[in-house]
Amino acid sequence: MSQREPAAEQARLSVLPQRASGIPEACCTLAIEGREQTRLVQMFKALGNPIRFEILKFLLTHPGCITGDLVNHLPIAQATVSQHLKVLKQAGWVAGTIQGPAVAYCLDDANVAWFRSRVEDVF
Amino acid sequence: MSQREPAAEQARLSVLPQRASGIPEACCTLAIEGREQTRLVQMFKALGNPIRFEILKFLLTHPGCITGDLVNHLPIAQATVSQHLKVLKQAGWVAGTIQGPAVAYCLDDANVAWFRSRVEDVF
DNA sequence: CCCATTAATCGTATAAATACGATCATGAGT
DNA sequence: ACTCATGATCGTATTTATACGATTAATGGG
Repeated sequence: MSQREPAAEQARLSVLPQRASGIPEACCTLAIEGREQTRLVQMFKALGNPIRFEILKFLLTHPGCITGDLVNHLPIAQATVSQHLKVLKQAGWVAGTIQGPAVAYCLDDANVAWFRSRVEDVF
Repeated sequence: MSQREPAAEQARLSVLPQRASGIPEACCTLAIEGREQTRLVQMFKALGNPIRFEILKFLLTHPGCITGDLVNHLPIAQATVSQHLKVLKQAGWVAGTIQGPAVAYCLDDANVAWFRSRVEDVF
């Protein structure tokens, strides 16, 4: 074992007496699996991008803003913003509301609450 | 607006009277920005992968298990598991402890708690 | 009925993530 | 010292994500 930790990460490792062989027993069960787990992972993935996190932040402080407001606020093209909004919608973070020729976006409160409760349960 | 919503997502949209022009006022401030935000996004991204989520789940129920236990539990090669563990370590989700020639992994409780509190603050 | 505004989608280029086999370094036991 | 067990890293192939310009479609106003 040598390339195991390249200096920067070495700090996180400490040496302990060797444990007995065998996988440690399961100490608990987890309240998530299957489709719920897939959905949770999808929500994590959607927010695991700086632009999309910024979109969510903006929607949090400016609920009901339209796509164009986000395009003005962000350093990327309209097509890309639209694509990110699609990812956030599919993950359940946001919902759009047609307002004339525009679309106003808000957080999807029910799903946000679900995410929070899952995080509290699991971790 | 027409390709805007391809049938499956149409359900999430409802029609409301058009709002007054202008960006909605900021309704609140957010308790995250800069490096903290980057770190939070990194944690989201790390868990936004089904294999890594499964690793975290396994560590939650089998704290102190070694890499080989995870390799046995997962349907992917050892090199790939090692790579995923590196991502989880860099994001702060897990920490490794050298035990002889092996490395025992556990959740990084402090960072997990930080993540929880950030989720509670922000959303 | 045209025209401007708005935003979703298409096609495509580039970057990043994911996976694997092979190799290498370390620790432990012989 | 030699060998085995362990797991991190390397090189690389493939897939997926990200970004953009261009196009398309729909609404609302003149």
